[in-house]
Amino acid sequence: MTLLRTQGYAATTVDDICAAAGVTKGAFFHHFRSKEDLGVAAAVHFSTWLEALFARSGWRDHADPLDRVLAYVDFRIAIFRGAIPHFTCLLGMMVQETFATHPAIRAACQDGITIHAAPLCDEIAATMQARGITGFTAESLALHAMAVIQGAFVLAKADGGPDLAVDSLRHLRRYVELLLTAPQEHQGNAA
Amino acid sequence: MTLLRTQGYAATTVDDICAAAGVTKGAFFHHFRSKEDLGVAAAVHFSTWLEALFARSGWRDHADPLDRVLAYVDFRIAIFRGAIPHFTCLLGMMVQETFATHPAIRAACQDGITIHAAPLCDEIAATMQARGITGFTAESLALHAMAVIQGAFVLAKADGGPDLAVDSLRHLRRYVELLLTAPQEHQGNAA
DNA sequence: AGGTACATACCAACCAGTCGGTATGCTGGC
DNA sequence: GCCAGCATACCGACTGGTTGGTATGTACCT
Repeated sequence: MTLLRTQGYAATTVDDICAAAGVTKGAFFHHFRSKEDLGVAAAVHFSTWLEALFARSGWRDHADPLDRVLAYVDFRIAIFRGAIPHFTCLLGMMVQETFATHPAIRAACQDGITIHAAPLCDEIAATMQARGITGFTAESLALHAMAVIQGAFVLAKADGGPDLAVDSLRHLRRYVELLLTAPQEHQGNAA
Repeated sequence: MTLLRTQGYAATTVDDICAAAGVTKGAFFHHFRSKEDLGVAAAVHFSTWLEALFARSGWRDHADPLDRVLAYVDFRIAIFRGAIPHFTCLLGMMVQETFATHPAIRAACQDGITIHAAPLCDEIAATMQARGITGFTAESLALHAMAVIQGAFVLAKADGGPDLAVDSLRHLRRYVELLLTAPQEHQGNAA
């Protein structure tokens, strides 16, 4: 996972993976039909690892659904620490490389992102219903959060550090707060 | 450029590029010292191409600086048409693959993004000054816009189409409008 | 004459994937 | 308790094709 997040899918060779994992090529191809098969498995594995990480964080342990949404963003911000390959997203990285050439990997990455966004979407929907907020869908806001997060990773990689990315997530936090606490007049057309 | 945006840097071979360009390998290595050199040149070329595209769009042809900022976002939204490799960003894609392994390409991508954000940053600053808005920096908002745009490209690639990406940009538009037309009480701590 | 702009032929390293072989463990018959 | 029969897990040398890059030659312009 670290190897793929550092070099990307295409630049990571099967030999690299075997050396890092301390296994032989025979063992690799015994467990994976092809390199693409490993890509799919890596996406699935990353997805489940991510869910476990967020479950442990306890971002949903708040009475008010709005607090849960904000806690999600806060936890996201808190994660931006250490080396870049350690906090960036394998799904967003791999899907950029493979969307046109490896449909199976693309689909696995899409699934991972969708699954990850689902609970956030639920909390946003709960907040909207509790406060009678309309004008946009909970799903579009949850996916917008995913976009900001993925974009923040790109900025961090371009800049060589997490500072710009964190600033961007703070803007996301402010937007969510504005939207979900705003009086009704703020709503535009649906997004 | 299309080749790199479709397959990525690592998966695109020099032979691929030569075939697409209709030149021989000798000609290629006459003009570029290495493949990495081409990567840098591609980033620079994309950057200048992008500036020309936005200059032509006339997004700055508005009296009010806020209208200019919104026109920028609107033009961004309008661009999401056609095949994915045609509207996505080479800089964001390449920097993800090369940030750890090809410092020269990473730097070229960073430059391109910074240069592109500069005029938007100026217009945001002008809006903030004209309306006395404080509480965040123009630079952080401009870079947040870059993050949303890059993230939108990731979503488009994962989803196989531009719809989610456009929704996300509409959220960005709403945020910019909220921030830059809001009464002063909305400001939090600096981002 | 000499430099620029190519073309052609070529190379060593590397790539994903294969293949014959081995070590180990499980299952059922006796 | 023991062994045959078989499946799973794994090894590592090998292969055919590909890779970025080079060496050498040549057409053309000044």
